[in-house]
Amino acid sequence: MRSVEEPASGDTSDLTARARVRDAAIGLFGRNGFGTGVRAIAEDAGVSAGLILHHFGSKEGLRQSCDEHVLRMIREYKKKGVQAGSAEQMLMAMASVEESAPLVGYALRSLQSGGNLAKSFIDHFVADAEEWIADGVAAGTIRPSRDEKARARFVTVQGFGALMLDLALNPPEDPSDFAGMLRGYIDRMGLPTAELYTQGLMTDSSMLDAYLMYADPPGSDGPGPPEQDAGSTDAPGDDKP
Amino acid sequence: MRSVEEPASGDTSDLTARARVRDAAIGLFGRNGFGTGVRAIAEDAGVSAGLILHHFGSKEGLRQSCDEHVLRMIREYKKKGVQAGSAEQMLMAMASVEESAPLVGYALRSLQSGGNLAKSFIDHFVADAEEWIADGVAAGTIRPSRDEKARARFVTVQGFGALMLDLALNPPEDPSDFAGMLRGYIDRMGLPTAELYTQGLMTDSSMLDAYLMYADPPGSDGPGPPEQDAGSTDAPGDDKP
DNA sequence: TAGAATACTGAACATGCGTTCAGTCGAGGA
DNA sequence: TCCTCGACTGAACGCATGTTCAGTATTCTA
Repeated sequence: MRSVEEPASGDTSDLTARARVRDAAIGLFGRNGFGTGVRAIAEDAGVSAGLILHHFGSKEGLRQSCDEHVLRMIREYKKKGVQAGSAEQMLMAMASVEESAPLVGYALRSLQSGGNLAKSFIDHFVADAEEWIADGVAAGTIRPSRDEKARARFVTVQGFGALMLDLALNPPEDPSDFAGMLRGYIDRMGLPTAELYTQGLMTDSSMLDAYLMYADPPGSDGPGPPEQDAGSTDAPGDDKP
Repeated sequence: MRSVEEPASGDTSDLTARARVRDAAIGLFGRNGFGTGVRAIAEDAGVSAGLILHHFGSKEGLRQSCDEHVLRMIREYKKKGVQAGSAEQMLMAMASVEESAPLVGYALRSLQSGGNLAKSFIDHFVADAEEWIADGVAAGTIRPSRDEKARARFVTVQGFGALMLDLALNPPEDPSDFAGMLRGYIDRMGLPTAELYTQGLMTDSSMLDAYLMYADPPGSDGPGPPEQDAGSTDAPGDDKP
């Protein structure tokens, strides 16, 4: 139960104070982190601090509204057509538009903190990855995997994780230039990514063989269907003999 | 300046209140994040809050001392022999020893926040990666790259970034069981990692070709030495000669 | 043994936080 | 016209934080 009405579909009628607060919060959270105080957000939105609590109940409620809004906008953005190849490229496209750039910043911060949005965000891109990987496998451009779901999650987490860490290690001078930092990241990592994805790293399969030998009992053999997933179930139980 | 004496080499004589405070801080920072208050640290160390400020000047000073200590211990740990293959495996080894486990937790938190330790930490492992990659290339087990330095940084950032993000997405029930979470991560990601590193993702080199065509002027050809970085110039020049 | 320096405490201070609340303003309905 | 209700403000509350400080205990030095 929030407090009062909910816009429910962020289409029109969005210059209300409530929406201004939400947008200001997304911008400031993205630029300065979630430690940003409600007073700073209120000032940025041109309202009083009390109004924020009046509308959103608490700072946590505001955070939740921001999460929902960002996720909804990103979904809409993707539905609108652009399937710009990799996830980074899609973020890059969003970050290049002044209007949607703050959403990217907020999403990245959210990934770093690992809230609910982070989970949904990643799940969303994992689903995308499963799709384009399956397409690629069907078309013969991507090699099949022993566990497609795990691989889709892996490349997604790997990609966004590298982006996050690179960001944390090389904080940009201008914390609002998300397009610039994405561009810098792609410049730094583009070549190794392309190399690794096309050639791999090793020259023979001894590493993979060793892993398969170690993970599976030596009775069951090679590349079968993806049996179970190794991904979503957090499974603290180890599976060694 | 700090305040008084500095142990300077954490060998012996390390049960002083100062060391107790430092160890308590490392443990609590690692388990609960850097937002942990000085009073909680003081209580955990069995001293008063004032003493922390007396010894370390400020909370930031304490943080810095922790950074230095953790980095020193990790260096010592690695110097002591074990080159346990991948960085994750080495962390896993450290996290399995009760004594050094808190250091791993602190280091991971530090990576997430991106302080000075994070930079040194990554640089350290990047240097390692350059070494074992060069060895592998020389031995013929690893394919050469067009930019070995970039690749070494890439695989390091990619690996730790994925670990961090996976951690943020699947926070463990017991926030002090770093060995358990590392094991969970390896279980989830081991197979896709092995697959990607041995086979790559794509079946042909069109992706890499496209990247090379895009990044380089069409005059210069093929695999040469790691010339310059590709593309932009904003690059807050960090590690180029 | 006398004195000085240091380790250490406990209370207080200043600040910023999220949140509460009494109350004002303005629009809409009876 | 009155009345109600939601938007909205500004001051205050309670709390936790990092930090300061006067004072006490302890240890070292001469």
